[in-house]
Amino acid sequence: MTRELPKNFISKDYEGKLYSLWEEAGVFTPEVDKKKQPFTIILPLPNANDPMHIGHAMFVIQDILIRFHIMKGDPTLWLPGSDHAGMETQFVFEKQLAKEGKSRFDYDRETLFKMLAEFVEKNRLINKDQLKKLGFALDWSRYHYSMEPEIVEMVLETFRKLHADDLIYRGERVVHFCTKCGTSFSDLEVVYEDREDKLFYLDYGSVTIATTRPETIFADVAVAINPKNLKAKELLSQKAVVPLITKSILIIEDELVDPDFGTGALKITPGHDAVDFEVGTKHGLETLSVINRFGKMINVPEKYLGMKVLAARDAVVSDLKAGGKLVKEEPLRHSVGTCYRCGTVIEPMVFPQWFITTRPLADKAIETVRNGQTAIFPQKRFEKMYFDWMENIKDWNISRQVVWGPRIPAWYCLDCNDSIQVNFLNKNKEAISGLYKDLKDVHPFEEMKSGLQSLFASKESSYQLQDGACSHCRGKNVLQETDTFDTWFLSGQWPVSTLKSNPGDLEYFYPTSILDTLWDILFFWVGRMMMLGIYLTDKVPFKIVHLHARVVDKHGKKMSKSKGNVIDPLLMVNQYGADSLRLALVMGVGPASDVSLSDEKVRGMRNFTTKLWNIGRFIATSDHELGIPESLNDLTEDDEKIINSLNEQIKSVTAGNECFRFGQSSEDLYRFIWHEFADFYIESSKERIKAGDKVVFSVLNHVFSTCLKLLHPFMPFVTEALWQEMYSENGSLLIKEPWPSIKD
RNA sequence: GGGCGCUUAGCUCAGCGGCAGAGCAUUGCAUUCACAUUGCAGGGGUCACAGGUUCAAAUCCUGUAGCGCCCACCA
Repeated sequence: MTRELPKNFISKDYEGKLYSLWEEAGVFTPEVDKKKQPFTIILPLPNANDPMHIGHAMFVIQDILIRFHIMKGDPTLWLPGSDHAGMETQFVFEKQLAKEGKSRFDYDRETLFKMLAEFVEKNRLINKDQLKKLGFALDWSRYHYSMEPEIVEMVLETFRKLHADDLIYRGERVVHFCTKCGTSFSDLEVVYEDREDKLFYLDYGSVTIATTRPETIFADVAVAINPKNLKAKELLSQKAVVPLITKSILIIEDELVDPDFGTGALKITPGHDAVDFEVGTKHGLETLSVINRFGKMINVPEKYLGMKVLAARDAVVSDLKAGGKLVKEEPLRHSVGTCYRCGTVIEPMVFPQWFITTRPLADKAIETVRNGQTAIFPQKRFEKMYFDWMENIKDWNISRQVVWGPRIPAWYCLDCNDSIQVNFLNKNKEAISGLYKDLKDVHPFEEMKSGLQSLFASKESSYQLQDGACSHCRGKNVLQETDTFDTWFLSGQWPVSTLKSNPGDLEYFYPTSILDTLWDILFFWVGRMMMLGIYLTDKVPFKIVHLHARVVDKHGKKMSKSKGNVIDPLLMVNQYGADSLRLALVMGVGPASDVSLSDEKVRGMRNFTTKLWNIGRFIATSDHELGIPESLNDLTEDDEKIINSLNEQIKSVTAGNECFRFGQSSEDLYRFIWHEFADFYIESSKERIKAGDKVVFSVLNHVFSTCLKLLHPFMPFVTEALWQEMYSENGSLLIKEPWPSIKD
């Protein structure tokens, strides 16, 4: 059979069709064979509301591994999904609401939740098509969405299990709070930025203190000095006086105070600073709050009441100045915590949140990496990061004051806890806020429940883990916690919950083989999966963590919308084909170093695609009996040489794929195919073809068909297209061909 | 403050004990021939710097500088 191939490979004409061909043949859905060792990867689930960006294209590493293992004959599963991404999604949604002149406060939480669910539903499947465009061999029959009832139920079950094991508690601690987003965060979500601020020296009577936050002086409960500060020892018997309110406070000793900073005396404000809270707790001091969840002043002299923090700071400073209490001010460069999402300065505040006791979970997560049950790659660089984080981990605040996400399954009886603050929209859609005991005579319970926005329950509030009448007083006035789970609490269970939802999968495919992701979510996600995966199953969630490179622009700079240097993967796919983009992201890239991507680079890879196509075209048009030879005989020296070189490729590509050296193996293949096979062997074959040599065809077909197999994981479309044109028998697929081995 | 990484051709980067490499860019020539999305040939490098180990160092060790990243309770 001889075929006339078109001059170029028009990727758009083939990609969609080929993907359907694979899907219809079911090659992405593994056959469970208990005698074989499966190969499993869980896809890092993209956010459901996020269109694809270039980072997602790096999943190509996983696709290479997946296709390689499919061809090796392993039962191979790559499980896709999308994440509801609680905070992220709500942020995007609220921006949209703002455009319509609305805000989250205009709705009760149930309505808001429904709106969010609909919003996500519209976008959720977009990235499914996008992932297909890149050729990813995902098993769509096992696709999961993080807000599926079944998945959510497992997450709630985990919460109950942790609770039963005494690993969940409600703690009243300093939490990182964003007054704009209206929610607290875990330590990881705070982004520290260097800022230029002012350091104010204030006269506290017997002592002068230095602070950047004069507006919080109303919440001061002591002044602390370092015990080594001998000069200040005599102060201990005296009192300090908070200016403006002339409040007398204790002077105490604590080694957390840096004797060299400012005056060596630190004002202690447990309500609005984490260190101060620690000092306060140690010394049994009171915690006062002067800033509320909206970033406005409370519990302060009337003139400052209701002011925003920065306005209050200015007012307080000018009053201090007027009162002669401002000793001096100087500029200070220091780092300030900001909200990773909106950039607002994080307000440390004290109120109760749900925490996980992480120490026992982290200890196991450390142990399993130490004893090699999970290996981190590249080891040298990231294992240390992992251990450092796990060793210093603090309890994990898993509650978010965000609507979009699974609600924490705890219920409060309002009659048993009548000091709970209830925030709701009344019948007339007016916002009502107050303590239950003060409101219950005016507003019926049903009104509160149906218009509910949020609850603030004190640390002492009693709760139960199921809905229904109060187990204590049998009362029916029971409301569920309005906080939702940190998204990472849910995605931290993803390997377990997704596999568990298909009978038999957890037993067979877990622990998964490899988890591949960018290093930026090593702690957010990988660390949490390790802790929760081990907790739930007693087994590690994956045997290898592979951290891949970040995509940067052609000058090595991080891509960002504001810099205008982002590359849209789908545009690249349209213009040059998915294979070209894939190869550009992989070829010549060292392990976990940045990938510098540019239009030129993708175009270069497109040229290689064309080259490959034309090699096929040359062979197909020259050889009238196209086919893969069963054996190779009567070989010339050149034939032997190219076959030996091919065998080297088989060895090195196979080895390279096993140990994640894709940059090397793809580069070797590129060089071999273009500069050895095409430039040298094919050129010299032309004479032999003219002379009627048949042996040369057997070698051409042998080498080329083997190259297609070796190249398939990297460039699935063009290789499958060529296979279909040239070697497929009765529609057989390249991806179902066995991986090449060396025949002697 | 602690830790990590990087520095190799004009650009982006591989290589990580044994003659300094690739892609892009660049220079010259060729080409109705599978492919101009091509071929052949060429120019271009004290492998950041300073020491050390070694028969042999871009590669291993120590230090210095510049850049980048991560962690941390800099009020």
